[in-house]
Amino acid sequence: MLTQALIRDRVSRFPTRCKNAGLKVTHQRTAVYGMLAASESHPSPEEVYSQIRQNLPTVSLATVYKILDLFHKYGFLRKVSTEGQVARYDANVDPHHHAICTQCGTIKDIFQESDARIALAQPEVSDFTITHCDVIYHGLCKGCQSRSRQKKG
Amino acid sequence: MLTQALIRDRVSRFPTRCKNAGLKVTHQRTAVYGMLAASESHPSPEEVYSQIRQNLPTVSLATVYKILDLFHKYGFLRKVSTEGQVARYDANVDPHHHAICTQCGTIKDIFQESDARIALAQPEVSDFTITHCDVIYHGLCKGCQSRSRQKKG
DNA sequence: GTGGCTGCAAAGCTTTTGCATGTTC
DNA sequence: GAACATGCAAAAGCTTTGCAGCCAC
Repeated sequence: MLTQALIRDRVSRFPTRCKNAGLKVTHQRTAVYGMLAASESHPSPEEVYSQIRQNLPTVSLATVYKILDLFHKYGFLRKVSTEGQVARYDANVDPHHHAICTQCGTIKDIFQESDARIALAQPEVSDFTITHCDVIYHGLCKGCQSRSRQKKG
Repeated sequence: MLTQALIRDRVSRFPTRCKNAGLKVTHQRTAVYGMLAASESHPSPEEVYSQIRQNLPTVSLATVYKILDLFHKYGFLRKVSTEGQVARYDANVDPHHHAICTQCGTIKDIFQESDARIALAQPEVSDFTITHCDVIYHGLCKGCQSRSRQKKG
């Protein structure tokens, strides 16, 4: 669960992490990271952009793209694997899985110890050196379930 | 492993599957399915297009997109979840996982019984009705490993 | 002060759409 | 022959790029 304390913790570490990586701490970067650190909805670049624009009206979408890409490269963010939808980012880089709604695209974090242990173990894959693993469950979220029930009934 | 017998089997079932689904059996559809059924490389739409164009020079890329989307909807094909690269398709819809090379994008099928059993089981996810699950391993393929070793050494 | 970062505008790719024409059943 | 599929061209995303000016350090 995402608590206020956890958000504060992530955000407070951000400047140091940037410095350690040799990255400058700009308003735009702080805003992007802060927005994602406080979010559980796995926002798209467009969503990050329109959110941070409220406090930083001159920011550009291209910059948001550049920042997201950079943070992903440096491991500050995780990119959720989807079947071809727009990019979605997650500031929670601790091992966990995702459930994606086939209908509305909602992404929910899944923390399941039994699954995690196996899926995050590095399997014996011939000819491949595994660095990390994504587990993505596809299905219908509660909202879309009740919506489709209404249509039928 | 993809044997000639398995390819023949898939291709021979194709017309019946179309009819059962109420889909017309056209040259374009047969070519797209045949190409994917005989492939282990998880081709992109563009790759399917340029391949089948050799025997069907008038086919259009838009048609390939429409066919791939249709086949995916009807469950003839699986779409591989990627972190935002181009779409990749797989005619093997039996349960299995994928390993994707971070550097060159090569996708390899993974058949691991212990993993499969767990990842394909439907977990207890509150507020979600799970229909299927993707497990994607990320890492370096053999080729890219030796290439990066050469650079260093 | 300098190197790195941002904003802008433009381009690049992938994918989708609308419609007239052609094909399957 | 009717319904459905295709091909074309155009548009619609999403994402990247190049470069002049700006800002963090």
